[in-house]
Amino acid sequence: MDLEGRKLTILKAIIQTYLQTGEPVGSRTISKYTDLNLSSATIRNEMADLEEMGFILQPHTSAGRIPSDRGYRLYVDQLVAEKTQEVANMNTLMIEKTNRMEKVLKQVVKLLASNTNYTSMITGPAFHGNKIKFIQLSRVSENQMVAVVVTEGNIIKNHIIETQQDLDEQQILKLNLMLNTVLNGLTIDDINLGVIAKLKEQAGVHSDIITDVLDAVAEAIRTDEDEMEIYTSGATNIFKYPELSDSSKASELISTLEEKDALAEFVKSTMTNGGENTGIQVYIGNESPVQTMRDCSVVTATYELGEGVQGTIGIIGPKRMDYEKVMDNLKTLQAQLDSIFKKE
Amino acid sequence: MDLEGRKLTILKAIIQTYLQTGEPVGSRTISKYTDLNLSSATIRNEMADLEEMGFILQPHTSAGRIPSDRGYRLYVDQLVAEKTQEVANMNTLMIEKTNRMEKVLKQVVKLLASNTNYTSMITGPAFHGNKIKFIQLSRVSENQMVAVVVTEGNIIKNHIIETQQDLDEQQILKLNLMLNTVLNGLTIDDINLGVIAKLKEQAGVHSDIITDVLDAVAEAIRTDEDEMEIYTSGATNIFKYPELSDSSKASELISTLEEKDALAEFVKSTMTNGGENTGIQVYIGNESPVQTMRDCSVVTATYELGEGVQGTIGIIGPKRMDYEKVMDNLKTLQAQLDSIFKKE
DNA sequence: GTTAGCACTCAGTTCATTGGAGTGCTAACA
DNA sequence: TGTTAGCACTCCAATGAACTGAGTGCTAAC
Repeated sequence: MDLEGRKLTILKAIIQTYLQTGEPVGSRTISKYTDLNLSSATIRNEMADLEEMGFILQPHTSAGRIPSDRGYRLYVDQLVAEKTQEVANMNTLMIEKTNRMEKVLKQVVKLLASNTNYTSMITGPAFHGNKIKFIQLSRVSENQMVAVVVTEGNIIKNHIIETQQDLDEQQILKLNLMLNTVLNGLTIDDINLGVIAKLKEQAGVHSDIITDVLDAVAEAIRTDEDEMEIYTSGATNIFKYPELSDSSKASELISTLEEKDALAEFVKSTMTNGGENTGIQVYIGNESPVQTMRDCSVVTATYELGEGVQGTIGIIGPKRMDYEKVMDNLKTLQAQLDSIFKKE
Repeated sequence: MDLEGRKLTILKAIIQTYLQTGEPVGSRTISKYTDLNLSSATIRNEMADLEEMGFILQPHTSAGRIPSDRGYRLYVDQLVAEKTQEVANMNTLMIEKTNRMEKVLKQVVKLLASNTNYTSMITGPAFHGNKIKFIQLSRVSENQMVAVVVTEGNIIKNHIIETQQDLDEQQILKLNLMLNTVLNGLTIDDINLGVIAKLKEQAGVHSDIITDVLDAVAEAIRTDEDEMEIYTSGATNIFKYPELSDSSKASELISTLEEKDALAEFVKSTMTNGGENTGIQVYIGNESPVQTMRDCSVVTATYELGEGVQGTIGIIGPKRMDYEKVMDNLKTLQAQLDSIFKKE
């Protein structure tokens, strides 16, 4: 479904104008705006065609045209095609370095929101088949131990275990040694019944504690939607766009952002959607898997932190968002995050 | 500034009616609603008095009266006085037990929001002069160590330390032993220069690592507003109250909830405000330390987790919130949280 | 194929009108 | 002296008519 040159130019002009104003675009505007030197009447004819083809639509008779989801889609695809692999040459964003991952994420998401004037979100890196690098049990008090699990990418999780039996230092040391030898380098998927049996056998008298420990490990390592850390920022930016800010829509959207499980679902589905070439994905209106976002567009990018460890950054805005700017922003950020995390 | 009986009755009637309707209350309504058997004219006279005293006000001439901040304050104080220490006999809320503190908090805050139809918030327990119970350094990779700090109340924090020197297992063991002996039972305030000097002396060759470790400990233990975990829920409930839901106010409020630092400030100030008898505090309109909440009321309660370890639960709603219900809710929850956490 | 012209449509704004809720004040009443 | 009825007045909110202006579709001419 390709368009001949002139129609495409007009469609682009309509979309670009609409992106800026948010108001339906009339034929006269286009007639003046483009350098096609066509009268408004001609434009009207073309517009009628474009409407028939489903790229634009009229909110009501005697109003201008606005892009349809399909129109946006064409526009975005065109955009991507044009700027193939162009190096994002934006001024680099100032990200203060800190060793707390959480802080970096919060900072980034805030920055992105204020930079784009849209709502932004970011997920912490998920342990997509991440390997255990270090594991340690320590006795904290009489019947409590803490299990610390460090995985590739230096993600630390800990978990308290209530113990029935009292272990002495010597036994704990032995247990630790064993756990590390057996579990080191394994992913959660690698821990199967065989491994468990082996561990229990080696643990001997303390085999019941192994169950607890493995539970803790699983708990710590699990990639679960409700476990996924998601930060959002600039939720209130949606009030800047009238088409989203009437109170029922705004309320719905903000709930979605606050609850986070819908976002988690979204992120999960983008992951499985496969990362194409650049890893930047655009969901326009109904293309989004989350119903409450049907009036929005969502642009996501994936950043990497190591093999298989990746997180998602996303922008949520009105369908008439400045896709070009947003994609550039994400590309830059993607690069920066990659470098920041990989350096550490 | 006490009120004679009849004026008080009328004021209460005005407030109660306004709490329900949100509309200015007229004299006729009161005349019918109360069992005082007074005509609307009489009520009008009394209302004029009440207005002069500053308990109620008129949005404009020829409108009914609405309570002023001062009116609410009187009402709330009265409420508190009446129900002295009445055992909250609400049906206990269903809190599913889980060993993850974070999950409990999220669940509680969600529950509270849906139960009250207001916005709710909760902070994780803060380490108010909390004692170190256990500390451990472990080598994770060649030049990285992880410091795990457990404090009273079983709050675990960890921190990665980049090391220059490479320590062997033996040295780490020694270091750990020393750290635990010296630091165990101390609060962050107790760690003064003397303690530090002592540690460094004992550490000998590895004295430079002590600085890093202490930084990590400080980082881990610090009670800091931007470090404070705050969960909110039901932000969109504000759309249920017209007086808060016009888009500029709503936007401001939601930003405040999203950013969380203002909330943190709030919580901090409630902490210092002293915990009175029940630990429940009410901030009406301008009484709130946070400017963006001047159109709201905030009710907070403190729950305890151990000596000095406490968190805050709060409800944010319109000034005409159902104070009685909210306070009851908080009281119940407070009791439940106390028992849940103390049992574990 | 392009353009000028014209009749038509429709959302949004302005403006005056109206209704109703509520007040303040005064005069009468117990 | 406190209470009440009555009345004139005020002001908001809703209603609806009239108007404006942007934009269209269609037709006929270029």
